[in-house]
Amino acid sequence: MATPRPCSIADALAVIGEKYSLLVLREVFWGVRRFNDIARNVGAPRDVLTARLNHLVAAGVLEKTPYSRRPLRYEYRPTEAGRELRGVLLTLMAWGDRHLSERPPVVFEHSCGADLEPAVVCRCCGGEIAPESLTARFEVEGWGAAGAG
Amino acid sequence: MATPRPCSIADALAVIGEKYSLLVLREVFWGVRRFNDIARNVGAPRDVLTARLNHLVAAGVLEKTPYSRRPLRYEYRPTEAGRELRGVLLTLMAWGDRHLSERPPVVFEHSCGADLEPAVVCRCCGGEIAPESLTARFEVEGWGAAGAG
DNA sequence: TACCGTTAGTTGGATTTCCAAACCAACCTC
DNA sequence: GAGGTTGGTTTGGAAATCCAACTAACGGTA
Repeated sequence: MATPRPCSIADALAVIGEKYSLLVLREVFWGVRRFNDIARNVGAPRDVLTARLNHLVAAGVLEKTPYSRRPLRYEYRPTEAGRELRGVLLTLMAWGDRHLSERPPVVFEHSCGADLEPAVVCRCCGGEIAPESLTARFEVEGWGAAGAG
Repeated sequence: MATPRPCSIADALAVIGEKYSLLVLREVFWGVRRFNDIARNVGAPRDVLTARLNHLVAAGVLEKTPYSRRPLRYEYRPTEAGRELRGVLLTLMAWGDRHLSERPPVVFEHSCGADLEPAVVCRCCGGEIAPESLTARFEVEGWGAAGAG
Protein backbone atom coordinates (compact mmCIF):
# COMPACT_ATOMS: atom_id res chain seq x y z
CA MET A 1 0.00 0.00 0.00
CA ALA A 2 2.22 2.81 -1.21
CA THR A 3 -0.53 5.25 -2.07
CA PRO A 4 -1.66 7.74 0.51
CA ARG A 5 -5.07 7.40 2.08
CA PRO A 6 -7.95 8.45 -0.15
CA CYS A 7 -9.50 11.33 1.72
CA SER A 8 -11.62 14.40 1.17
CA ILE A 9 -9.49 16.36 3.60
CA ALA A 10 -6.50 15.83 1.33
CA ASP A 11 -8.62 16.77 -1.69
CA ALA A 12 -9.80 19.93 0.02
CA LEU A 13 -6.26 20.85 1.02
CA ALA A 14 -5.12 20.46 -2.57
CA VAL A 15 -7.49 23.32 -3.33
CA ILE A 16 -7.21 25.60 -0.32
CA GLY A 17 -4.18 24.24 1.52
CA GLU A 18 -1.41 26.15 -0.20
CA LYS A 19 0.21 29.02 1.61
CA TYR A 20 -2.01 32.14 1.69
CA SER A 21 -5.06 30.53 0.08
CA LEU A 22 -7.20 30.60 3.20
CA LEU A 23 -5.99 34.10 4.02
CA VAL A 24 -7.07 35.25 0.58
CA LEU A 25 -10.46 33.76 1.28
CA ARG A 26 -10.54 35.53 4.62
CA GLU A 27 -9.96 38.87 2.91
CA VAL A 28 -12.64 38.18 0.37
CA PHE A 29 -15.04 37.42 3.21
CA TRP A 30 -14.09 40.74 4.75
CA GLY A 31 -15.15 42.41 1.54
CA VAL A 32 -11.62 43.05 0.29
CA ARG A 33 -11.71 42.10 -3.38
CA ARG A 34 -8.92 43.86 -5.28
CA PHE A 35 -5.47 42.54 -6.00
CA ASN A 36 -3.46 45.23 -4.23
CA ASP A 37 -5.64 45.27 -1.14
CA ILE A 38 -5.58 41.50 -0.82
CA ALA A 39 -1.82 41.45 -1.32
CA ARG A 40 -1.28 44.02 1.42
CA ASN A 41 -3.65 42.49 3.97
CA VAL A 42 -2.45 38.95 3.41
CA GLY A 43 1.23 39.82 3.17
CA ALA A 44 1.74 37.61 0.15
CA PRO A 45 4.28 38.26 -2.61
CA ARG A 46 2.45 39.51 -5.68
CA ASP A 47 3.49 36.68 -7.96
CA VAL A 48 2.38 34.11 -5.42
CA LEU A 49 -0.91 35.94 -5.01
CA THR A 50 -1.43 35.83 -8.76
CA ALA A 51 -0.90 32.09 -8.71
CA ARG A 52 -3.24 31.57 -5.76
CA LEU A 53 -6.03 33.70 -7.20
CA ASN A 54 -5.85 31.82 -10.49
CA HIS A 55 -5.88 28.49 -8.71
CA LEU A 56 -8.85 29.43 -6.56
CA VAL A 57 -10.74 30.72 -9.56
CA ALA A 58 -9.96 27.56 -11.52
CA ALA A 59 -11.14 25.45 -8.58
CA GLY A 60 -14.43 27.32 -8.40
CA VAL A 61 -13.83 28.85 -4.98
CA LEU A 62 -13.53 32.42 -6.25
CA GLU A 63 -14.84 34.11 -9.34
CA LYS A 64 -13.35 37.16 -11.00
CA THR A 65 -15.69 39.76 -12.42
CA PRO A 66 -14.64 42.99 -14.15
CA TYR A 67 -15.26 46.13 -12.14
CA SER A 68 -13.73 48.30 -14.84
CA ARG A 69 -13.02 47.89 -18.48
CA ARG A 70 -10.53 50.37 -19.86
CA PRO A 71 -8.35 49.36 -18.20
CA LEU A 72 -9.80 45.92 -17.72
CA ARG A 73 -9.73 45.21 -14.01
CA TYR A 74 -11.18 42.33 -12.09
CA GLU A 75 -12.31 41.83 -8.57
CA TYR A 76 -12.51 38.53 -6.78
CA ARG A 77 -15.58 37.24 -4.99
CA PRO A 78 -16.40 33.94 -3.35
CA THR A 79 -18.59 31.49 -5.23
CA GLU A 80 -21.20 29.46 -3.39
CA ALA A 81 -18.59 26.75 -2.86
CA GLY A 82 -16.23 29.40 -1.53
CA ARG A 83 -18.84 30.75 0.84
CA GLU A 84 -19.28 27.27 2.25
CA LEU A 85 -15.71 27.46 3.54
CA ARG A 86 -16.73 30.08 6.07
CA GLY A 87 -17.24 27.39 8.67
CA VAL A 88 -13.67 26.21 8.24
CA LEU A 89 -12.34 29.73 8.76
CA LEU A 90 -14.54 30.36 11.79
CA THR A 91 -13.50 27.09 13.39
CA LEU A 92 -9.86 27.78 12.66
CA MET A 93 -10.14 31.29 14.04
CA ALA A 94 -11.76 30.05 17.22
CA TRP A 95 -8.96 27.55 17.69
CA GLY A 96 -6.33 30.23 17.17
CA ASP A 97 -8.10 32.57 19.56
CA ARG A 98 -8.23 29.85 22.16
CA HIS A 99 -4.75 28.45 21.91
CA LEU A 100 -2.49 31.01 20.33
CA SER A 101 -3.49 34.53 21.27
CA GLU A 102 -3.62 36.57 24.43
CA ARG A 103 -6.71 38.36 23.30
CA PRO A 104 -8.42 37.77 19.95
CA PRO A 105 -7.77 40.42 17.28
CA VAL A 106 -11.43 40.20 16.23
CA VAL A 107 -14.52 39.15 18.10
CA PHE A 108 -17.78 38.37 16.36
CA GLU A 109 -20.99 39.16 18.12
CA HIS A 110 -23.77 36.82 17.09
CA SER A 111 -27.34 38.01 16.60
CA CYS A 112 -28.29 36.09 19.73
CA GLY A 113 -26.26 38.61 21.73
CA ALA A 114 -23.36 36.41 22.71
CA ASP A 115 -19.77 36.66 21.53
CA LEU A 116 -19.56 33.96 18.92
CA GLU A 117 -18.03 30.68 19.87
CA PRO A 118 -18.55 28.30 16.98
CA ALA A 119 -19.38 24.67 17.65
CA VAL A 120 -19.36 21.85 15.14
CA VAL A 121 -22.50 19.74 15.55
CA CYS A 122 -24.48 17.09 13.72
CA ARG A 123 -26.85 18.89 11.37
CA CYS A 124 -29.42 16.15 11.77
CA CYS A 125 -29.77 16.02 15.54
CA GLY A 126 -27.92 19.14 16.57
CA GLY A 127 -25.80 17.14 19.01
CA GLU A 128 -22.10 17.65 19.59
CA ILE A 129 -19.84 15.24 17.79
CA ALA A 130 -17.88 13.25 20.32
CA PRO A 131 -15.27 10.87 18.94
CA GLU A 132 -17.20 7.91 20.34
CA SER A 133 -20.40 9.07 18.70
CA LEU A 134 -19.00 8.35 15.24
CA THR A 135 -18.75 5.10 13.33
CA ALA A 136 -16.67 5.17 10.19
CA ARG A 137 -17.86 3.47 7.03
CA PHE A 138 -15.15 3.07 4.40
CA GLU A 139 -16.09 3.24 0.77
CA VAL A 140 -12.59 2.27 -0.32
CA GLU A 141 -10.97 -1.12 0.25
CA GLY A 142 -8.23 -1.55 2.77
CA TRP A 143 -8.45 1.69 4.68
CA GLY A 144 -10.14 0.78 7.90
CA ALA A 145 -8.23 2.04 10.93
CA ALA A 146 -7.94 1.55 14.64
CA GLY A 147 -10.06 4.30 16.13
CA ALA A 148 -11.56 7.63 15.26
CA GLY A 149 -10.45 9.27 18.51
CA MET B 1 -0.03 49.87 6.64
CA ALA B 2 2.49 47.42 5.36
CA THR B 3 1.91 44.74 7.97
CA PRO B 4 -0.56 41.98 7.25
CA ARG B 5 -3.83 41.84 9.12
CA PRO B 6 -3.52 40.58 12.70
CA CYS B 7 -5.61 37.45 12.70
CA SER B 8 -6.04 34.20 14.56
CA ILE B 9 -6.59 32.36 11.31
CA ALA B 10 -3.09 33.35 10.24
CA ASP B 11 -1.75 32.35 13.65
CA ALA B 12 -3.47 28.99 13.44
CA LEU B 13 -2.17 28.41 9.93
CA ALA B 14 1.36 29.14 11.10
CA VAL B 15 0.95 26.07 13.31
CA ILE B 16 -1.09 23.66 11.19
CA GLY B 17 -1.02 25.27 7.76
CA GLU B 18 2.15 23.76 6.41
CA LYS B 19 1.92 20.99 3.88
CA TYR B 20 0.94 17.64 5.46
CA SER B 21 0.34 19.01 8.97
CA LEU B 22 -3.42 18.51 8.90
CA LEU B 23 -3.00 15.13 7.25
CA VAL B 24 -0.69 14.08 10.03
CA LEU B 25 -3.36 15.13 12.47
CA ARG B 26 -5.93 13.16 10.51
CA GLU B 27 -3.82 10.03 10.83
CA VAL B 28 -3.36 10.55 14.52
CA PHE B 29 -7.13 10.87 14.88
CA TRP B 30 -7.47 7.60 13.01
CA GLY B 31 -5.27 6.02 15.64
CA VAL B 32 -2.16 5.85 13.46
CA ARG B 33 0.65 7.00 15.72
CA ARG B 34 3.98 5.68 14.44
CA PHE B 35 6.39 7.42 12.14
CA ASN B 36 6.43 4.88 9.33
CA ASP B 37 2.68 4.42 9.31
CA ILE B 38 2.00 8.13 9.28
CA ALA B 39 4.56 8.63 6.52
CA ARG B 40 2.93 5.97 4.35
CA ASN B 41 -0.67 7.07 4.87
CA VAL B 42 0.06 10.75 4.44
CA GLY B 43 2.47 10.30 1.53
CA ALA B 44 4.99 12.74 2.97
CA PRO B 45 8.77 12.53 2.51
CA ARG B 46 10.35 11.31 5.69
CA ASP B 47 12.46 14.39 6.35
CA VAL B 48 9.45 16.63 5.90
CA LEU B 49 7.44 14.42 8.24
CA THR B 50 10.21 14.69 10.84
CA ALA B 51 10.03 18.49 10.59
CA ARG B 52 6.23 18.52 10.81
CA LEU B 53 6.07 16.21 13.80
CA ASN B 54 8.65 18.27 15.65
CA HIS B 55 6.80 21.46 14.82
CA LEU B 56 3.46 20.07 15.95
CA VAL B 57 4.97 18.76 19.16
CA ALA B 58 6.66 22.11 19.83
CA ALA B 59 3.36 23.88 19.20
CA GLY B 60 1.54 21.66 21.67
CA VAL B 61 -0.72 19.99 19.13
CA LEU B 62 0.88 16.56 19.41
CA GLU B 63 2.82 14.92 22.17
CA LYS B 64 5.35 12.15 21.76
CA THR B 65 5.46 9.40 24.33
CA PRO B 66 7.80 6.42 24.31
CA TYR B 67 6.15 3.13 23.46
CA SER B 68 9.45 1.30 23.71
CA ARG B 69 12.74 1.96 25.34
CA ARG B 70 15.56 -0.20 24.01
CA PRO B 71 15.41 0.98 21.34
CA LEU B 72 13.81 4.22 22.39
CA ARG B 73 10.79 4.72 20.17
CA TYR B 74 8.08 7.33 20.35
CA GLU B 75 4.52 7.50 19.25
CA TYR B 76 2.57 10.65 18.55
CA ARG B 77 -0.80 11.49 20.09
CA PRO B 78 -2.95 14.56 19.99
CA THR B 79 -2.95 16.86 23.00
CA GLU B 80 -6.16 18.48 24.17
CA ALA B 81 -5.39 21.41 21.87
CA GLY B 82 -4.84 18.97 19.04
CA ARG B 83 -8.11 17.21 19.72
CA GLU B 84 -9.89 20.52 19.44
CA LEU B 85 -8.89 20.65 15.80
CA ARG B 86 -11.24 17.79 15.03
CA GLY B 87 -13.94 20.27 14.08
CA VAL B 88 -11.68 21.85 11.49
CA LEU B 89 -10.97 18.47 9.91
CA LEU B 90 -14.61 17.42 9.92
CA THR B 91 -15.69 20.69 8.33
CA LEU B 92 -12.95 20.46 5.74
CA MET B 93 -13.84 16.86 4.99
CA ALA B 94 -17.48 17.73 4.52
CA TRP B 95 -16.55 20.50 2.11
CA GLY B 96 -14.34 18.18 0.12
CA ASP B 97 -17.04 15.51 0.05
CA ARG B 98 -19.53 18.04 -1.19
CA HIS B 99 -17.49 19.83 -3.82
CA LEU B 100 -14.63 17.62 -4.87
CA SER B 101 -15.59 13.97 -4.79
CA GLU B 102 -18.01 11.76 -6.61
CA ARG B 103 -18.65 9.66 -3.55
CA PRO B 104 -16.97 10.27 -0.20
CA PRO B 105 -14.12 7.87 0.67
CA VAL B 106 -15.37 7.75 4.26
CA VAL B 107 -18.79 8.32 5.76
CA PHE B 108 -19.29 8.83 9.47
CA GLU B 109 -22.45 7.58 11.04
CA HIS B 110 -23.45 9.66 14.03
CA SER B 111 -24.92 8.12 17.14
CA CYS B 112 -28.25 9.72 16.23
CA GLY B 113 -28.44 7.33 13.29
CA ALA B 114 -27.85 9.78 10.49
CA ASP B 115 -24.83 9.99 8.22
CA LEU B 116 -22.88 12.85 9.69
CA GLU B 117 -23.14 16.21 8.08
CA PRO B 118 -21.35 18.68 10.32
CA ALA B 119 -22.76 22.16 10.81
CA VAL B 120 -21.02 25.11 12.40
CA VAL B 121 -23.35 26.83 14.85
CA CYS B 122 -23.29 29.34 17.68
CA ARG B 123 -22.52 27.43 20.86
CA CYS B 124 -24.61 29.84 22.89
CA CYS B 125 -27.90 29.72 21.01
CA GLY B 126 -27.35 26.76 18.72
CA GLY B 127 -28.34 28.84 15.70
CA GLU B 128 -26.67 28.71 12.32
CA ILE B 129 -24.18 31.47 11.66
CA ALA B 130 -25.36 33.51 8.71
CA PRO B 131 -22.98 36.25 7.53
CA GLU B 132 -25.56 38.88 8.45
CA SER B 133 -25.90 37.46 11.94
CA LEU B 134 -22.38 38.55 12.84
CA THR B 135 -21.05 41.91 13.93
CA ALA B 136 -17.28 42.25 14.03
CA ARG B 137 -15.57 43.98 16.92
CA PHE B 138 -11.94 44.85 16.24
CA GLU B 139 -9.51 44.78 19.11
CA VAL B 140 -6.72 46.19 16.93
CA GLU B 141 -6.65 49.69 15.47
CA GLY B 142 -7.19 50.29 11.80
CA TRP B 143 -8.51 46.95 10.71
CA GLY B 144 -12.20 47.49 10.27
CA ALA B 145 -13.45 46.26 6.89
CA ALA B 146 -16.38 46.53 4.56
CA GLY B 147 -18.50 43.48 5.28
CA ALA B 148 -18.27 40.06 6.79
CA GLY B 149 -20.09 38.38 3.88
C1' DT C 1 1.62 66.96 -24.35
C1' DA C 2 4.46 65.89 -20.58
C1' DC C 3 4.31 64.20 -16.01
C1' DC C 4 2.51 61.90 -11.94
C1' DG C 5 -0.14 58.33 -9.66
C1' DT C 6 -2.89 54.01 -9.48
C1' DT C 7 -3.82 49.20 -10.53
C1' DA C 8 -2.74 44.59 -11.71
C1' DG C 9 0.08 42.12 -12.69
C1' DT C 10 5.16 40.03 -14.85
C1' DT C 11 10.07 39.13 -14.67
C1' DG C 12 14.75 37.80 -12.78
C1' DG C 13 17.46 36.09 -9.39
C1' DA C 14 18.42 34.67 -4.53
C1' DT C 15 16.60 31.81 -0.96
C1' DT C 16 13.94 28.24 1.00
C1' DT C 17 11.36 24.18 0.84
C1' DC C 18 10.41 19.75 -1.02
C1' DC C 19 11.43 15.31 -2.54
C1' DA C 20 13.30 10.60 -3.40
C1' DA C 21 16.70 7.66 -2.44
C1' DA C 22 20.45 6.29 0.28
C1' DC C 23 22.29 5.77 4.65
C1' DC C 24 22.47 4.69 9.69
C1' DA C 25 21.91 2.86 14.57
C1' DA C 26 19.56 -0.10 17.35
C1' DC C 27 17.28 -3.58 17.89
C1' DC C 28 14.65 -8.51 16.66
C1' DT C 29 14.10 -13.14 14.15
C1' DC C 30 15.67 -16.96 12.21
C1' DG D 1 25.36 -13.67 11.86
C1' DA D 2 22.34 -12.59 7.74
C1' DG D 3 18.38 -10.34 6.99
C1' DG D 4 14.39 -7.51 8.36
C1' DT D 5 12.06 -3.71 10.98
C1' DT D 6 11.79 0.88 12.98
C1' DG D 7 12.63 5.72 13.28
C1' DG D 8 14.80 8.55 11.78
C1' DT D 9 19.15 11.69 9.24
C1' DT D 10 21.80 12.90 5.14
C1' DT D 11 22.33 14.16 0.43
C1' DG D 12 21.81 16.31 -3.98
C1' DG D 13 18.75 18.10 -7.14
C1' DA D 14 14.04 20.01 -8.44
C1' DA D 15 10.48 23.02 -7.34
C1' DA D 16 8.26 26.68 -4.89
C1' DT D 17 8.75 30.99 -2.55
C1' DC D 18 10.33 35.53 -1.80
C1' DC D 19 11.40 40.24 -2.99
C1' DA D 20 12.40 44.14 -5.71
C1' DA D 21 12.12 46.12 -9.90
C1' DC D 22 9.72 46.51 -14.10
C1' DT D 23 5.73 46.88 -17.45
C1' DA D 24 1.14 48.06 -19.45
C1' DA D 25 -2.86 50.62 -19.41
C1' DC D 26 -5.19 53.85 -17.94
C1' DG D 27 -6.78 58.54 -15.42
C1' DG D 28 -5.80 63.34 -13.58
C1' DT D 29 -3.74 67.73 -14.10
C1' DA D 30 -1.68 71.54 -15.74
